[in-house]
Amino acid sequence: MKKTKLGEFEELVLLTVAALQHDAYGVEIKRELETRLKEKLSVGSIQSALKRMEEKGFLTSAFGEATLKRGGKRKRIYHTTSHALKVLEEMRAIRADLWRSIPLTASDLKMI
Amino acid sequence: MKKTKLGEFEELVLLTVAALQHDAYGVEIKRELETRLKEKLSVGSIQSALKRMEEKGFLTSAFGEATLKRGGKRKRIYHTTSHALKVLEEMRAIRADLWRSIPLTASDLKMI
DNA sequence: ATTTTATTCTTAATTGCAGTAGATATCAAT
DNA sequence: ATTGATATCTACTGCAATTAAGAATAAAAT
Repeated sequence: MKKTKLGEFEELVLLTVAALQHDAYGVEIKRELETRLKEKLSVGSIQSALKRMEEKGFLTSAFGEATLKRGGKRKRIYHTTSHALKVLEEMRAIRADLWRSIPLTASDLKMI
Repeated sequence: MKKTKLGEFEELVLLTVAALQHDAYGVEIKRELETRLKEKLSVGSIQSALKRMEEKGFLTSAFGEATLKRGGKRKRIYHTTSHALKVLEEMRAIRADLWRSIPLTASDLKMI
């Protein structure tokens, strides 16, 4: 693999940040990903993935504006770097190529 | 992310096994994946991923027939289980949905 | 028959991602 | 002041990912 490597979970978090755009902060990313994966996630796992990816240059972050909402610490809003989008696209292409080269049988298709 | 328990690298190896069909043994998987990823891999990383995935029920294995080639140990041929194909398809669907929900701008597209 | 070369798998040890548990911070409502 | 809701941060543990060296098998060369 690569030096600038992305883990499986990190990739999902990164894609979610890209999808959420300006609303990409820890707790909201957690909600969105829980909906999509249909399973419970811990906030900590998201936060540590975000932190790792910021250190590796996949994300930048800045504190969000104060909201009219009830309370809580200031939101840390994340944003994908162009490098992140490149890497995501590379991985998508590699997987797409692999899928295209898999000769699926009729019985395989039934199982899926 | 507890349910699937399939790592980033494991998924790539698993897809390669599915693509190679009856030729899916360690060294050949290494060659194929090196070509696709355009980077060098160690044999050990492939072998340990294969072993882990067999223990987890994603793969089965059996020794291959003798060949006309020069020498070497007996090949251990791997085969994906139906469970593996299901999990792979689930992951593909989740990523595809995420990609669909990413609003790419013109400048994003240029960078990719 | 012994050595060399080619091919493949195995094991041991290290690094770093994934996930848990709990602490910390902020503000509204009671 | 206490409770409840919203949010981040940190320290820790398990296991996936990777490296590096070694062991096993067998054809080909000598």
